[in-house]
Amino acid sequence: MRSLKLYNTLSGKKEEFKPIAPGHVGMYVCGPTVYSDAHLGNCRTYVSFDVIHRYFLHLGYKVRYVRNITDVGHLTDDGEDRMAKGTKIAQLEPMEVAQKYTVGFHEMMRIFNTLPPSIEPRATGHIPEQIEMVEEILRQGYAYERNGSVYFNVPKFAAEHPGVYGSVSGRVLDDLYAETRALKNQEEKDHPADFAIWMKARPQDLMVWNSPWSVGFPGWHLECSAMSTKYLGKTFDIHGGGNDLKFPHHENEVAQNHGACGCHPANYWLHTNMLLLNGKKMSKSEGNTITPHELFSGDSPFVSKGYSPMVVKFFMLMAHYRSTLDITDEALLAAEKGFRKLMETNRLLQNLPVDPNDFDGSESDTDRAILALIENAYQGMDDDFNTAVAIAALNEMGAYVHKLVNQQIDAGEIAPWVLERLKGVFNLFISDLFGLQDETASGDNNTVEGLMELILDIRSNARSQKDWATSDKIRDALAAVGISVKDGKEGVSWSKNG
RNA sequence: GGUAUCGUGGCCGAGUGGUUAGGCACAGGUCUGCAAAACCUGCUACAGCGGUUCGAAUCCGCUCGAUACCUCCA
Repeated sequence: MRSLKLYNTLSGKKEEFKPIAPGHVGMYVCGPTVYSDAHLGNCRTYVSFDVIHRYFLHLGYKVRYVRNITDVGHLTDDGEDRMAKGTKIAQLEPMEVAQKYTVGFHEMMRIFNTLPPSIEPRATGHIPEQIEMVEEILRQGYAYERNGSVYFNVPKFAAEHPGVYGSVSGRVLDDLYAETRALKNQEEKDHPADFAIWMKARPQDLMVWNSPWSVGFPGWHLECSAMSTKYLGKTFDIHGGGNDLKFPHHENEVAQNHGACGCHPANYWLHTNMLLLNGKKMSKSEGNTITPHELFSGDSPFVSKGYSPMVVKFFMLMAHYRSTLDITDEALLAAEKGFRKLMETNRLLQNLPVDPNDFDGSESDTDRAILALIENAYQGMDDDFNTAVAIAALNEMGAYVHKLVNQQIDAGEIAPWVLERLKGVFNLFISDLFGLQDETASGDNNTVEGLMELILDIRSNARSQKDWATSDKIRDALAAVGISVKDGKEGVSWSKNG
């Protein structure tokens, strides 16, 4: 098994990955809150962890990938028309909202061609586990009850576990203590840094459960602690999520796990960076936002045209997951061209015949160069899942593919096994690791292939008679429907432009 | 205000104490009936100022700038 390095937020360094159980990976990623449409930032995070998931699978690990659905605690009754409608059926059920956006989220994950997680637990399906955890934290003495709500006692916990609180976010406790911002619902808490692990419901709260303390709902951070423990154990390998969850979510999660079982929940914490739009974080209130669908359709002032999901995904993979990534029209345009070219290269490569008789039997510079590039691609992935480096290596391999196709390199110069390996590696990275799909491939291949063969045959006859008028007419007409014809040395080829 | 991360060429974006990232764009060339595609060559870098070092874009300090977080946002 290859040695893999990943950047651990806890240490602030790249560390070699050592699984708790040999051959197994337990990974928990904070999933979306399903009270509105998935936005692009979510997509980037889950695309990043999908590649991580896929790379572990490729390395031969058995992976249990848990990604939750947060479907509790966000919907309140605004007291207006919903109440006025009176009947139960006319009111919007919280679960109805959660269901709608859960379906939408799954659809988006499908569009981006990500593999489903092994387990996708819902917060509402794990209320008993969360209540048990609150009880355990109370029993350990790290929480207190106030008027039906239960709060985690941060100062006490921090004093008894030096170096734990703040280990994820890098936050200094003194700064938290000095926090002066006016916050709502502070009066019940002993300390501003304390946070709720059980909230007593207010009249307008719609999703509520019975508990030993009150009718209420669990604190936001608790679900992840409870569900990761349930499905991955008290300590597991990897915990992931967006950068913006470091504090307070992950910090408090760690505190809860410690508070309940005295141990750190995960050995490695991975955080993906933010997606920016024209240099700024996307924000609905400031109008600086674009939805995935707007991006796909081009129906947005921020883009000149639509970009397909695979182009968007490729664009994401061109950057490292820990870097901020700025969406601009120009950058997307560049990604689109690069993506199309890589897909075309792969198509040419997979159609290249491997003929052992061509081989001159000696290892050539070409062989060595290709093998080195393959190693570069792997090393990129081994180095904290650096997809940008891997894509760069693929692009360089692509130059050799074209040279072979153009016969600028003699077929005898490349060993059959190297060519086979190149084919395999291209497919592996593009399909299996990155989950990129060639969108120009028609689902109705037989018909289209047959028609194209006929048309190009007629054109080729015309060309052999130097009937350029007919030849160009065919080429122009095909171009008009988005098919480009390329006259190469090895005959004619064609491709569809997205 | 506090904390963290970052500042790479026309654009996007890797990386790193001494060796080509890559993509897009641009210019020239090869190929082609003409194109397109492809291939070759070229092109503009490491925010600023100091310091460490034989050597720094890479380490350290300061300045400036950007982004994010600071109680339910991936």
